[in-house]
Amino acid sequence: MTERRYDPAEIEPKWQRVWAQEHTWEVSNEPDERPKAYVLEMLPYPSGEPHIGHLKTYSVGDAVAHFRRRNGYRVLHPMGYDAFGLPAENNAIKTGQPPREATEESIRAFQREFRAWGISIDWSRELSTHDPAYYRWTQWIFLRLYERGLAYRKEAAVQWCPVDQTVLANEQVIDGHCERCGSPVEVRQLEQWFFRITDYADRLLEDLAVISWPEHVNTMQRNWIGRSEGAEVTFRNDELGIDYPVFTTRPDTLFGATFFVMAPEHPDVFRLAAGTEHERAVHEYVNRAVQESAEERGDTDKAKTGVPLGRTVSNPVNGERIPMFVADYVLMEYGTGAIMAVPAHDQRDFDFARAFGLPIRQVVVPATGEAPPEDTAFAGHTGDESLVDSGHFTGLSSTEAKLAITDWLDREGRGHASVNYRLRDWLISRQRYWGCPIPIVYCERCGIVPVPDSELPVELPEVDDYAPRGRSPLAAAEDWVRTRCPSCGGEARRETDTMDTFVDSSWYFLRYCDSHNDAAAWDRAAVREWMPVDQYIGGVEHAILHLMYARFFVKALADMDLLDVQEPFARLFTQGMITRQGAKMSKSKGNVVSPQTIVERFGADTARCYILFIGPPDHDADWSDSGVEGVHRFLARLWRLATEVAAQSGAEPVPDTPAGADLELLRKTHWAIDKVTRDLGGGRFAFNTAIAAVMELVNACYAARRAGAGVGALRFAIATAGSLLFPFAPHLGAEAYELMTGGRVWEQPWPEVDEALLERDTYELVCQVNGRVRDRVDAPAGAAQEELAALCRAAPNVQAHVDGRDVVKEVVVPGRLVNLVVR
RNA sequence: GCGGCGGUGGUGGAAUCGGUAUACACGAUGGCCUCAAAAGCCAUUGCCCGUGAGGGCUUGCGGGUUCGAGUCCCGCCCGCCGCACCA
Repeated sequence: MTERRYDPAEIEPKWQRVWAQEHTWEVSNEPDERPKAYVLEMLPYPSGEPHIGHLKTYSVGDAVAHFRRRNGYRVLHPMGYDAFGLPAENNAIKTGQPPREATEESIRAFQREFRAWGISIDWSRELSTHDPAYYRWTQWIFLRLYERGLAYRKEAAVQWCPVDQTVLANEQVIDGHCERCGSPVEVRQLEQWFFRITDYADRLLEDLAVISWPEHVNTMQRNWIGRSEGAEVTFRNDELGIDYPVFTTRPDTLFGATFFVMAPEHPDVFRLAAGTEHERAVHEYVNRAVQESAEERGDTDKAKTGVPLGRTVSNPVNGERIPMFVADYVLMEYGTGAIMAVPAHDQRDFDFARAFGLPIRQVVVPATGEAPPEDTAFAGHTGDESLVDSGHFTGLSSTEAKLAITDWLDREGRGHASVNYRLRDWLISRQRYWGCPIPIVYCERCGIVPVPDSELPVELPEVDDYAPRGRSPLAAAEDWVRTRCPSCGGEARRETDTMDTFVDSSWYFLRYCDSHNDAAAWDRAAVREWMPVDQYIGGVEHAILHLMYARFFVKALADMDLLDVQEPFARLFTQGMITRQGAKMSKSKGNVVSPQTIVERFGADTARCYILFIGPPDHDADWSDSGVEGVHRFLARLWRLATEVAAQSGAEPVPDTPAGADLELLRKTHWAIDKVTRDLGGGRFAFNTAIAAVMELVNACYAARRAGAGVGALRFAIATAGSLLFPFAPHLGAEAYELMTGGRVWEQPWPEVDEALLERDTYELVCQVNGRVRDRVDAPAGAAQEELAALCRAAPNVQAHVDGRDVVKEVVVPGRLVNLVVR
């Protein structure tokens, strides 16, 4: 007799065929009595084959989706591809393979793998962002934003890679260098398209309170928005009669301003210096500063540099004339591009004042009245300090003075309360081929003209040459570029830049609700039915950009009365990275584990379970080959148990009044139901402990069998193990359940706990003396406190430790312990 | 510098409400099965003392609250992540 072995290559395709043939995971938009649940993992970027991170994301999401379904929810769990983007284009430049071809090849690999992994996807809603049927609506949304003034074109300083001949997104610039080729980036002035996300800064900040996201992601979003409250204060240059507003968060230190600094890019710098003795020096300084790389410029350790402008401005609170400088530590992009410098209360101003021998005047002192040492005066601002040498504001607390001085400025017309943000408008233009074309034409007569909705999509033309030449490769497709003006019918030229791929992924979750609609981006009722996403799952690397942009889109679309939600993702889960030998997996390090190899060798169930068992899914975890084998052994143990018990005589029922090994096993089974249910319920992601509980149950089955448990109890325990394991190992879960019951586990409701079986007649009472465990005794379940205390006092080792001393206190925690306090 | 998260056996980790610290797994050691190997099964496994019963110690460090602290409070140390010349 040849013994059969656990063979996932046989079991897994069998169940995958059933699910595919029966379209098991498809869900209709028609509401029924069940509540809805929209479970979504971030869509993959199809480049090459799926990697281990994908396996983790979709294993987590699938567990959530399955658990929800079996708890009575109607679950939307779709899939798509974020298909446009730079890697496919780079590959095209290198190999000549058109981006569409490479991308679609990769999409096929993802489709194949998702099926091989057994992920429960509603394939009927599949989409890809490079499909004209999809990006037609990306363009449509662009036009809606344009109509509302939320998409606009302006000249701006952008990051330019001189080697790759293209503009780079901020996120592609690492420490002032091009992420791709490593060369230092330059700043160029170019006309670009922007989305006015800054209009939404406050709402994006405030609404973080209404969504349930991990605190660190909220923090990152808050930092990124960077809201600062303060005041705008106007300083006047009397010689030229020009007012210069500055932003400050410390209006209370206004009397301490001893000089004034402008950014090198400030448009008035040359005009101010003109005709002064410093004119030449200013030109030299500004030219040098603007050529500096972002890296050099941004170095906080760098000594402060700058030159005088030879002019002064007067301080609105006291009329004092203070000298003006130009210095590169002031940034044009933030505030007004000019600052009042208060060296006593700002580290940077302090450093500059020291370097240039400028006066340092302390105007705020700690409430104790004692002045701290000069070089720490600016540290530790709490609002409790009080003002000195500040005219009639002297004596006010710092917090009071902020308000009082701002009020005074307002009344005098010299300033007002103001808020500044770090957040910048979203630059969406890319001088690249493989992206969504911007639906705009330029007409000499009419200027910027939007392509009418009826002419969408503006399809991406085929080109031969994808190499960047300092302009979008699309510019070479002359036939495509030349068009007629939709407004006057005259000659016009198309916009040749494409959109940032983050635009594509900022609304895909809406399209899933109604992905084949060719009359509209979505049907409002369908979106109302499913949105918001109840559980969103993905990597932390998208904590800022993608998640901020998607929130912005939803808010903007809601403002246009196209949506009924304010936030796209009600709950967010960010999974940790899988590393190997402590390092991020990468081809160059040669430490890559391919999910394909693991699935081939051990099966998808092992791969998925291992990834969920390795540790809390939000933490990084290091891959271990022996850990995988351990999980595989566990699954094989369950399979072997199920087949062996299935071979035993037929329909023995679960005993009505179980005893002995049967009772022990049923108790363990209900303990496992309870444990797994609590580990997955209430939005918990404790897959590792849930799987551990099923392991304990399987171990208990083996022990019960040795102890003579009956087939009825064993069948129930094994079927339950399969049922509880199903969200993590769907194939084996279904197989074990079918072997035991003949039924389909996914059609069964989630198992229910029999509370009566969680309770025991007796339990182990812990006996402590002075808080230390000295003995354990059996105690009856319902015993009164007095009885428990007596049991504890009677325990032999307790008596040894009490040793005739006085028991001054007895702490009784029924169901757990008794603690005797002796002296 | 600002903000966030974390530190538990040889390893990954567990402890959900202040109540038996180290579940589950990996690794290791011993044994069974076998001609042998693989696979499987059984047992032991935080550290120290002890033949044993048992005792002592242990959740980064130092204090505190409590009958009782991995968990709460105060002060440190270390690590990771985000932001950062943002006025």
